[in-house]
Amino acid sequence: MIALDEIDRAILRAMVADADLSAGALGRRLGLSQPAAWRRLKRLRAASVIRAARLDLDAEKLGFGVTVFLGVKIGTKGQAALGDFERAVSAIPEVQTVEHVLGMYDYRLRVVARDLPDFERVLRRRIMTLPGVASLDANVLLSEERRPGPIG
Amino acid sequence: MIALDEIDRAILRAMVADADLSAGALGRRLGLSQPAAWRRLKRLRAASVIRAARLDLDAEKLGFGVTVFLGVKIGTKGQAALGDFERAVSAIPEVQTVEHVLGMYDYRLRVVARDLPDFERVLRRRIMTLPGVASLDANVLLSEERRPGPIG
DNA sequence: CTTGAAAGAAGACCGCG
DNA sequence: CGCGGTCTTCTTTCAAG
Repeated sequence: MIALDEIDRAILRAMVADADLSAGALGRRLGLSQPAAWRRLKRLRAASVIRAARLDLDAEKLGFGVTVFLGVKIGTKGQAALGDFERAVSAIPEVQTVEHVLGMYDYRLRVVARDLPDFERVLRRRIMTLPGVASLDANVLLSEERRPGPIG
Repeated sequence: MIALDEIDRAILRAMVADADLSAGALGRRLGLSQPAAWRRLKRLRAASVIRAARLDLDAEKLGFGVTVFLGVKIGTKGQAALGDFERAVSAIPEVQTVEHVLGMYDYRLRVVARDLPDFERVLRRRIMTLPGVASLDANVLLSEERRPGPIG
């Protein structure tokens, strides 16, 4: 755990809104010099409060027009079964996120495909052959809004 | 729609692996000059194939140790009901993503909270007061893996 | 592709509480 | 010592030749 003061939180708020902000511009906005702002950023990165900068690609423009969320229940819940499932699911390129979850499902997957026929192929040849899958629920993404989320 | 050649896809693959890659380093890796690589990046951004750079923060280090996925079913499904729900849900800071979805649920929400008591507060005072909610399913996040996803 | 000017990154060093 | 400020150097960006 690291101690974050109000300036750190202001930096995070500004950077979440615009990740390409330079250290100089950031400092100008907060009344800090460029090196001071840069040092704070470096410190936040070192403490991995800032994990990384990720590129947000438009899947549709890449030819992947279909996104489906799958809720997966695993049949035999041994430690080995979970490991087997995770290893196998990590080898499927169409799977964007694997969430290990507690509640109605055991795993939630975000899967992309070019279109519905392509999704059927992924489902039948990839997902349904995964080890230990007892049941599947599907939801097709219509639209999505991502919000900054709380900082402090 | 824009036409992407093999070089564009190589650029995207390299950039999703490391979003902080400079145009110069990118060009060196692919056998392009720095301005050539930079122009390609600019073109991909202008076509919004690359939407933006997003900062990946560690919610736990910010004091938000609990992430819950909610599956929401809306009772009265008129056009107005969906708009009302979306507007109201957008005002809750703890909601990180709102996915409008087709299938077993109508919406899927990603919600963060400091701990379980804090989550109960959000659930009772924010989520359960949303207009039109007929039923809720919850799944608590244990761990998560994000993968690059397919490019071409 | 090459050049070149402006901006940003990132280090060394000093001063303050 | 921790933190911010200035100065300095190297790299990167980005437009123009």
